[in-house]
Amino acid sequence: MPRATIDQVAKVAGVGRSTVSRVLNGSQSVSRVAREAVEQAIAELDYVPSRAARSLVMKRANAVGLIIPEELDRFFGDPFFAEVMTGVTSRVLESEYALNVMVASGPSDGFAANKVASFVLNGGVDGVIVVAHHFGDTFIERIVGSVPVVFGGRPIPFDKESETFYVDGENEKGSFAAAQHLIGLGREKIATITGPQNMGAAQDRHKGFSDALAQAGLSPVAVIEGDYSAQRGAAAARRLLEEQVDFDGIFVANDLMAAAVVRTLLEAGVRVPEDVAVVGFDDAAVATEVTPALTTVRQPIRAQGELMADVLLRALAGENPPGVSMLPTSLVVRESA
Amino acid sequence: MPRATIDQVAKVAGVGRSTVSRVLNGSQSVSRVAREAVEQAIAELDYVPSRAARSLVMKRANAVGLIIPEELDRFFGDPFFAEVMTGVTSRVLESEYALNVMVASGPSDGFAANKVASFVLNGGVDGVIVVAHHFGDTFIERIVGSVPVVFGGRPIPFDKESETFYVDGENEKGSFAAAQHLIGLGREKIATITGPQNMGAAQDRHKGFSDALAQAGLSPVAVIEGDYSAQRGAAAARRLLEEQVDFDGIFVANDLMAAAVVRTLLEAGVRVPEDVAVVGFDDAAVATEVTPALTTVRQPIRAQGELMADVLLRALAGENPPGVSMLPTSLVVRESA
DNA sequence: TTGAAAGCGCTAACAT
DNA sequence: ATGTTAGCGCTTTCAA
Repeated sequence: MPRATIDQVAKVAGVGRSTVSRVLNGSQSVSRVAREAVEQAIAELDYVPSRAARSLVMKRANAVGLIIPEELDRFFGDPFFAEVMTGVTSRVLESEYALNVMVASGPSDGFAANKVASFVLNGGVDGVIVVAHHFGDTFIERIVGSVPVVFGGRPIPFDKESETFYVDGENEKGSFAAAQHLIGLGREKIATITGPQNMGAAQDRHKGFSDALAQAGLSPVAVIEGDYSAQRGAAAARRLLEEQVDFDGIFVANDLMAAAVVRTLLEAGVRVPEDVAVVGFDDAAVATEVTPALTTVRQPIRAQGELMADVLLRALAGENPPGVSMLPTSLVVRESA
Repeated sequence: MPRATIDQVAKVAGVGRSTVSRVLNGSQSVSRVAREAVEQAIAELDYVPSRAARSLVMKRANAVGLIIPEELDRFFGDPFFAEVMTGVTSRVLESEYALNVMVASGPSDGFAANKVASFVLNGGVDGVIVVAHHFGDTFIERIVGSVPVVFGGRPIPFDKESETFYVDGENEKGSFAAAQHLIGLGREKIATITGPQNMGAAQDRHKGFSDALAQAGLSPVAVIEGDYSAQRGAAAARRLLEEQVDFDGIFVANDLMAAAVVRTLLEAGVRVPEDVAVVGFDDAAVATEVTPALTTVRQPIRAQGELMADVLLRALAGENPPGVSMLPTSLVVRESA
């Protein structure tokens, strides 16, 4: 806690309170002597201006929020989010803003969600980044309009006019390419494990996949909805096996699940890629850690995090960043397909 | 941003300003009628009290900080930290406090470190958790004494009397047991890859290992300092191989490195555990993902994060939590040793 | 260039 | 039980 106040500094420096304030804020209208006296007094007193007081009068918090509308395990257990956080953090770190992490697990009208919403509404942050938006996360609507919001991945559309942005990978293109690759391999009995269909990006990935199949006159032999977790990935693969679905190719909406699918398949004696070709999405670290290494759709995840932060920071600076930013994806062919 | 002020609420409710404040703060000394009038007015005006104003007068931020004195990649790339964050976040989430994540990468007098220090000093947070403290992180000293500080892992000792705490796993005991296991297996040519020796916990792990060997009349055939990253783990293993060190057992200070060691060994045609028995530390997810599965020292990492948060929250509540909390470790025997 | 004065929106005595 | 008053530490007109 700051001991000294601005008035004490003023007294020690032998100047008025506003002169100290001017020095603090780098005003040009301060004489050299005054400035130096103030700087000396500041050093002498170990003075640090009060954040709260400044926020009160400036009407800004100098902080941005990172909203995580997800269960904790899911979030921190997923390398995708780790990458996003790395990107976001690295950018915010360099800025003058502080970063508030706000977890909104549980129901949209639950304790956590309410805490997040009122934190934003009470001026705790000047803008927010939402990293995983599910349709039905209605608490988000309460904050949209009060501060700029940047989404990671396509969000639900909002009624109220508001400063919202989103940055996303080219999910549709990427999964289209993934499916085409499978088809190009001669696979015709293709299954898929999707991401949570209450998320925009997951829908897009599924659409790209479906379109590619349709274009080839194919339709999926099985569609199972996953939740991006390894656990559900393995479960889905087991189900396919148990139900004796006849498939020779599978597109899995993220690598975490895809790796789990590969392991499950191998354990069941199914050869990858000979019997079943597997394509993932993300090009996460796990893609090369699993054997056979995953063929997958690469996405610049960390860059996506950086871009989200950039967009928000620019919006806060009064610039007009693009409402939508798309980052390219590319197919990486390895061993699994 | 809050539109309405407390005075407007007071006017609409037909009461004085302090009555509104009382309702806000749950005072008992408010009549039913007054309370209801105020609540109605609040709802009507969508009133949310200003965080900044409250902080200013209360002299507290209602926020705690999570300080990460580490490079970003290292931090978010390490599942250990992901677990710690999960634990910390889950507890803070349930509290009335907000969570500020503060990354202090780079030099101790660099931009990031200074930003963190002044954020704490200017009243941005009421207390902090430091998740990876290296000797030489001098910026920490600037904040110790101004707010309660909880360290994850044994910190450097501080001169100034201050409210500092730490919670740690029983590193020494754990690695002692690990080494004993290797010895019990009949291995006598034992090497080790340590953690960064500028961190207390890493020192402790090394000490436990050394003590066990000494007690058995053994001394390590090689000691290589690592940094807990998979990359350095693999590099260390390669070095052992290149230098043709003759070893039949190795204790690696964390699982991320241990898994990399196993992979490197296998690639070089060294059988695990037949030729070399490998023991790791942490019991991270990777311990069971690698083949052969790692024998390792289990540590309740997430619980450690929760405990750190609990200690800080209790300190902030004016309770007197223990200065040192140790969490138990246990040896988990799997396939690698 | 500089200081004096007026708040920012809230809590906390102090009165009543 | 409730209103009045005085600040919390700062930025910002406004004069000088």
